[in-house]
Amino acid sequence: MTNSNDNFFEKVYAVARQIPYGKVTSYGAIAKALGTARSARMVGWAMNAAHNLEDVPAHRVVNRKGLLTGKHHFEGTNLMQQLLESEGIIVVENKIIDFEKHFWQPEMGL
DNA sequence: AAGGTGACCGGCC
DNA sequence: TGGCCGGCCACCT
Repeated sequence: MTNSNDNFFEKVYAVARQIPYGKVTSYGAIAKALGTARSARMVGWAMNAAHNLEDVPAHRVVNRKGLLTGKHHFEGTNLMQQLLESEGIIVVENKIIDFEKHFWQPEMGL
């Protein structure tokens, strides 16, 4: 982590912080909002460092299938799921129920 | 400088 | 939805 002021990471953090309570989004959606839809993987990488920041609700970010792929990187094994369920999001088998219903499209101009 | 890696995505079956 | 394959892009060693 040489510098946490990397533009790319900053942008990812900025968007992640915009995620409203009880809402979730996908890495690709964030990547697209940044203009780098192909760098969806990078978004996940950024989240890896972002999950250390309390300002970045990484638990609200899942893959396009609504699977809690990143829960493995959290402290416990069900912490991410716990947080999501606490926000009214139903999670079964590491998968978000009605993912599309809770889906939130990030916007840089917001 | 080059190569390896990854919390992905989209297409196809 | 799930599994498999290929591509893309920035980060790390």
